[in-house]
This record gives sequence, C-alpha cells and structure tokens, in this order.
Amino acid sequence: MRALPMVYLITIPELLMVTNVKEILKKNQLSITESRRKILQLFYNANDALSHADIEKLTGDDFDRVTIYRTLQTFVEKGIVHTIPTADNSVRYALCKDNCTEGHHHDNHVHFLCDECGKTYCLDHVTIPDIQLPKGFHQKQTDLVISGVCKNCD
Amino acid sequence: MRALPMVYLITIPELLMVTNVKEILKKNQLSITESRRKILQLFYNANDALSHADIEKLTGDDFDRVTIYRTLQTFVEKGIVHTIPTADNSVRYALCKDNCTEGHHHDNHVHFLCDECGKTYCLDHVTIPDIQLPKGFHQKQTDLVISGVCKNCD
DNA sequence: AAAAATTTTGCAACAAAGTTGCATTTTGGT
DNA sequence: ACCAAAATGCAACTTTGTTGCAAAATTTTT
Repeated sequence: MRALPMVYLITIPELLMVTNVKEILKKNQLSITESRRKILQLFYNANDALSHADIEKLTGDDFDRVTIYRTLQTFVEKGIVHTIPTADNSVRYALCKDNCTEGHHHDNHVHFLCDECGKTYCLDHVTIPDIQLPKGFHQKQTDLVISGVCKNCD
Repeated sequence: MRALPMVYLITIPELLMVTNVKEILKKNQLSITESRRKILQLFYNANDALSHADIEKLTGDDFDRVTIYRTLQTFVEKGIVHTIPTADNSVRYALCKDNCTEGHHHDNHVHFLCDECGKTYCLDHVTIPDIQLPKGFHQKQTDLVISGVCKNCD
C-alpha cells in the first residue's frame, strides 16, 4: 500500500484548529462567554447559513433575544461571520471561511439558496468573475446570490 | 447652425411612452387608482431604487402604510418592479426595464449600491457572466450586487 | 349615465424584527 | 480572591410587515 500524499496531512491540522471555538474567540480578542461559545459552535455544526430565528430556536431559552442580536453583530464586526443578501431579504449569517480581517470582509464567493428546502450554501470554490463597471464606479464588495434547486433536492 | 442629429429625435418618443403611467397600469390589467399612479410615477422620476420608507416619505400622508405595501406587492407580482437583495437586508424596489412577464422576472443585470450616498443603481448594460455550479445544483435566479463608490461620489 | 359588481383602500389590531438604557452578572487580569 | 471592564438580561420602545373587514373608489353592465 502506497503512502498518502503529504498534501492531505498538511490540510487536516488546519481544519481541526478552525473548529476550536474558544481559540477563534481568543484570536479575535473576544471574552469567552457561554453565548458566544454556543452560538459559534452552532455555525460550525450547521453546514449552511443561520438566521437569527434559527439560532433562537436552536438555543431554546438559554439566551435573551437581545444577546443573540449582539453576539451576531460582534461576530460580523470581527469578521467571524458575514451576512448573506437574499432575494427575500431575510438576514442570514454564515461563517467566513476565508481570512477576513476585522471590519474588512472579503468573502467573494457565491451563495446558493435552495427554493425547495431553504438551505443556504456557501460555494467556496465557485469564484465570482471580474465585472467591468462603468466609468466612475469603484467596486468594494461583491455579492453573488444564486437561487434554484440544490443537490439534495435534485 | 447645424441641425441636431436624428438619433435624439428617435429616442425621445420612447421615453415619453415609458413614462405614461396609466398605460403601464392598463397594460398590466390593473385598475387605475391614485396610489398606483402616484407611486409608479415616483419610480419613473427617481433614477435609483426606492424603499418602502422612501415612498412613505415622498407621498406624505396621502396613502396608508398598508396601501403602499400592497401596491408594491402588486407591482412585483405584475413584473413592473423588482426587489433588490442587499447586504444590509433592507428591501428596495426598482423598475423592471427589461420585458419582465407576469410572475417571471428576468432582470439579470448588476445592481450597484453606493456606500457614500446610499443610492442604488441598476446597471442595465452590465450583464452577469455565466457561473459554473457544482453538480446537482440548478440555477433559477441570479442576483449580483456590487457595493462601493458611485460616479457621483467619486 | 346610473346601478351593480368587483376591486381597492383605510382603519384597527396584531405579529415579528430590531434597538436602547440600565441594573445585574460574568469574565479576565492581578 | 478581588477589582475593573465587559457582557447579559430585562423592560420598554421603534420599526417593519401582516390580516380581516367595513367603507370608498373603480370598472363593468345595462
């Protein structure tokens, strides 16, 4: 039996590190509280985006509604999660998988919304092609949201 | 003094036709009411997108809040206006300039949001490039929203 | 042109979503 | 374990959006 290529061994520790919720909070200079730990863990457990309502349901009455709002706001400010613009204008949050720095998101990947099951996918490996804007327009952030039917509902 | 080029004379009647609000309502089999006329006129006067709040301010206390909601809903259903997904999840509406048929929007142009002045532009002539989705994903609607600095704030 | 039928509007009441100030509790550092 | 700073929970409030129904306006019919 052949040895696995080294590339795999290099990528695994990175993944493990990422799912350590406490480390992420520390790295972002946030005090480690129950709400932040639990809510951030929810994002790592879920493979799709979460709305405020989702989090409220998933946490039961552990936390006040206001705390959830403030926690999400903090995460967005720190670049831990980002909001996804949707056609139905319901706010959804998803983990920033690229290295977003504080206050400056660059999650320029495609978001997919399933009309059937309502799931939101971050298609990390589908990149947005360059768009030529008219003269005088300067591009800062780009959001590409595609809706349709996902692989599970296909 | 030279005569003006004919091109100008050709484009003017088209504009006049488009701004005839009554005709548009008739064409869409909607009864002509004061609220529909005035609100639709607002969209033709404004060169950017409008939110519900914008319309409420612009119409003063001519109409009830509920009427504005219902009018906008009707316009969306008929394909007269479309909603623009934004990162801050505030609902904005803009005229459909392509020939959207009832219930089926195909406003596949790019939307631009200015961070400075807050204006929303429909970049009708910037088209969204084709995106290659992973297997099993089927694309129905695509929204591309770019934010940054517009030509006026440049 | 007036009456009947249909549609739309305004009102009231409600539900959901999000914000703010402040006292209490929890966290991080010593 | 103590203290200062930060985060939480509570209450009250604002904004946003929805629903049912009677009154008013619009369209259709005669």
